[in-house]
Amino acid sequence: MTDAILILRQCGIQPTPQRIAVVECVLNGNGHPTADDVLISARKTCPTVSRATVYNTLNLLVEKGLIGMQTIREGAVVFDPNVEKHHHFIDDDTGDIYDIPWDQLDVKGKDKLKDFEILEFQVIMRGRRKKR
Amino acid sequence: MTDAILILRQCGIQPTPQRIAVVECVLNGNGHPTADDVLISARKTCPTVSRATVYNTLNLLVEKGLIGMQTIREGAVVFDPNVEKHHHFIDDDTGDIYDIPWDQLDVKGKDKLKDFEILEFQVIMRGRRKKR
DNA sequence: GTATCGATTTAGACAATGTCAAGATCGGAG
DNA sequence: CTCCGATCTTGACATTGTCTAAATCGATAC
Repeated sequence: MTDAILILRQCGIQPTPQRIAVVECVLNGNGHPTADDVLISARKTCPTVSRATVYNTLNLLVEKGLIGMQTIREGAVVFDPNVEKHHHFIDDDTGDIYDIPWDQLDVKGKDKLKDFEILEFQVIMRGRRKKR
Repeated sequence: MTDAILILRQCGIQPTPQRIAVVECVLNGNGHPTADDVLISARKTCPTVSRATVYNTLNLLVEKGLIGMQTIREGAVVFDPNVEKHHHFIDDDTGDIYDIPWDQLDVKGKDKLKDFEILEFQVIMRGRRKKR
């Protein structure tokens, strides 16, 4: 269980019940929720929270570097509690998104791209998760 | 100038003025248009074309493998006349999307991902295009 | 206790993206 | 010409995301 209040304070954000609910949903939830996923699950602990507050809070958290934001799914941005560099695998059947540790893959040849200043990059893979 | 009629026939799609306009906009246009970009530019040659037809046609073309579809920009899917495997670079300042040839980059380590069956992958880079 | 002030939240309006259904339209076969 | 199937258009609808005005909350001052 993460201490949402502490985390918010460390980022210079006033903790409120609504913001605490949002932080807990993203950080303790599993996976890569959309804003709407967060809204629904935040309402379980804070039933009156509004859509605008969820969006505002998520954007605030992204701005402060507390969570990531990925545009890898059709229709809606997803938020990512993992702020370390990592790659992504998307299961085409289920839509589930999995993190792939950064050091599992090595991308060679970026230095050949003379015309581009690469500030960040990631590998995005699609396919099926094997059932073990 | 691509022969849109021929291309459509080869895919088993009835050529119509609307579909021809859509195909020409995507294939002859530069870059990675959104559906709305295509709608606007298709209306220059076929002023009555409707939004639904543009969406239907684009989805049809994707289904037939004539164009690609990428979810790399926030807010809207982009379509891609380049159906060869390739990577993408996104200019954070302008939002422009550039194709990076497949053989410029080499991704090592995919075979280590035992739990995933990778059907396709690409490297997505963000940053700034250098002015020469 | 109460008034006040700033920050936060809410509700609803709004724009954009994308899908869908119903009716209109088009083109070819008989 | 008529009919029929395919295609197109229009408008409704759901969803995502942003914005604004009004309500609410909390802390401080009196």
